[in-house]
Amino acid sequence: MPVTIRDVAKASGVHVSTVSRTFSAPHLVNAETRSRVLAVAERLGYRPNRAARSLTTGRTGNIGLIVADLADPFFPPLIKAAQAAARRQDYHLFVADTDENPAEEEELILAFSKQVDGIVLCSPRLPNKALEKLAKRVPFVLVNRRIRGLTTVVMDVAQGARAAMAHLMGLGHRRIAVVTGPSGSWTGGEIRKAVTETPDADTVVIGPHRPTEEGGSAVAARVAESGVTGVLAYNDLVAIGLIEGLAGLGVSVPGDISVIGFDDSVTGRLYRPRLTTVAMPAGDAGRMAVDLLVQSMSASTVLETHLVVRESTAPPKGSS
Amino acid sequence: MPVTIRDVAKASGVHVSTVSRTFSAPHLVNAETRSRVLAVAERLGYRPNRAARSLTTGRTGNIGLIVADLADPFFPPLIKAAQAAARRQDYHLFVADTDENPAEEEELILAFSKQVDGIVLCSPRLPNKALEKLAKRVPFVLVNRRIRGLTTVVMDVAQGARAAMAHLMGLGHRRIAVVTGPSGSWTGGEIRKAVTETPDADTVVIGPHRPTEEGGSAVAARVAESGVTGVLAYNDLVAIGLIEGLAGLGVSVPGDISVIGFDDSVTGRLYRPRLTTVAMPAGDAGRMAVDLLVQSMSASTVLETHLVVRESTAPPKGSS
DNA sequence: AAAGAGTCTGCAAACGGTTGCGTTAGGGTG
DNA sequence: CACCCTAACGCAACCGTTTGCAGACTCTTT
Repeated sequence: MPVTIRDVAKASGVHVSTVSRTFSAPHLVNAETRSRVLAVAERLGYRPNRAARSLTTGRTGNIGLIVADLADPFFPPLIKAAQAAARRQDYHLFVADTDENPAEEEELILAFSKQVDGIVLCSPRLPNKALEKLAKRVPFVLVNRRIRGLTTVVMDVAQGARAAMAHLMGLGHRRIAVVTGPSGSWTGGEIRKAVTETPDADTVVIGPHRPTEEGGSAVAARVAESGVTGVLAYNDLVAIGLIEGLAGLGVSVPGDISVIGFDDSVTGRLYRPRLTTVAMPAGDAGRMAVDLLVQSMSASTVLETHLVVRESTAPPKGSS
Repeated sequence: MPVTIRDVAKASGVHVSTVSRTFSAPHLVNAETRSRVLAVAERLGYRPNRAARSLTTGRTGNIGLIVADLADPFFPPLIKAAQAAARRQDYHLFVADTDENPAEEEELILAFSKQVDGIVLCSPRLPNKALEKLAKRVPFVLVNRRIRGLTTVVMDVAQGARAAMAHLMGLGHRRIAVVTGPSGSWTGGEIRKAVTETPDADTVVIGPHRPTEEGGSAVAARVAESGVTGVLAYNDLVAIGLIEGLAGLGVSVPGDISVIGFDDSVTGRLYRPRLTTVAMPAGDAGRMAVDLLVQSMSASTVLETHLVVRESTAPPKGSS
């Protein structure tokens, strides 16, 4: 019932190979024949069967995109930009969600490996070793993870974290906590390192936890007890959860404790108090990742981040 | 280089058809042979090539999911549930985003039609006619759109809207605006109808607009001038944008105007004032849609909605 | 002991394209 | 006019898997 290349060939009086070529190598077929074939194809509603095509070419025309959590507002802008970039080059984008689960992540990569030409792996949770092994089965580019020899695009969160620390220190804060996210996260490590290595700061590390609102509110008590006056949270969601949790304990932000998030996500942008946060170029990263993938360039690019000062930070209480 | 069914066959001393059967029809092959083949396949790292399989079977093992806007927080829970349901039945889910653009929607459906076994079409913007025609090329199930003869799963937004109206009327409001979303939206129509048909209410319709925060703030002035004391907004994002816009005009919510959203999205849940909103069973819808699709049952199911009263609604000013 | 039934496996033809190679026709060159 | 070259197209093998058919074998049954 579906119309194949053979139907088009018959209807336009040429061989199937000619029809094939009018689509995949137009310059090899006479202009007149080509337009005739195209007209017939159009009339019959012919669409090339990508499965069949990929069988011979080995290419699928698909790109996989794997994220840790679709519901994390950090990802949608990245996904949308990636999809736009993919479609611009006649690729389709398949999105999957690992639910922050490394095992699921590996399973998805394996499952994708035969149906995509490459994978954009965002914020992976698998260890480097595992990723290096998987990279042999299917080309991929990593977002926010740096591994020697693999194509990566990372955001300079360390610089963002340092800017955030400078902001807090500038306001007079000295005792500062960093609330980290999931244990496999590269960005989490970068942030933690940048914080704990800040000179003249008295820092404490809290975590790891799920990088969600619940994760943030779950550590509110520990943050309150730790005696810190400033906090860097793994992302906006954690920051918001933390602020909510602190509010429940009668601790106000930024009155008693200043809180800084990461991502500058829409959820954070609309929250009250307006979140001071480190903006991440998620859309750029998504676009660049698929561009790198289709050019199968091996490169390593790092994108700038910047601090957005809003209302969740203030000088510590009692400072003049 | 990639290991095929033939490699497995050779290495385990059986014919390719036997290998094929151990995967696609295990009961047809001797238990002993089967385990031997499986062991070899495991050792060689064999993974069936889905493209080749789909060429003969006609099935791809993929399901497409098309949404209007991935960045709308209404969708991620739906997508995640759909993906979980798909994987549970060994399907893969391909997500795409139309950017609220009907032409793009049609293009995506066509592009998907050969690489998926069916499509879950969420909140379509295309007119019924177009959808009926497209439904002949590829099976799909509609979410939040009702068309005779097509499989649909809709949320009872009309009932939710009536509950919201009852809530406002109960608080004493009589002049009430409905801020609608995009013109092709079925839910928008349902809400509008439910509002304008409420007895004893003096209603005004404002819209259509893009269903985003910007869309909501853009109509703030018109809402303020309209003299209403209560508003039903197309979704939480629009409600929030509206509240922000009103605040910019010195109009407070719920002090001066009560606002109700739809979706009960995470963004709305974290916003201040806590949004009174109509909760939508998005996850249930996603799960049911793919279940209906794989069973290719033709059915029409409607899911309940319910009103969540929080802080964005109050009695009108001056009422006792 | 022969026939029938049932299991398991091999054989080979598809599925819908792509592509290297061969053929044909026409044009340019000496 | 013989030669080579090129453009356009046909031919057929191949990509990796499924599946209807048939053969081989074992086990019952009569």
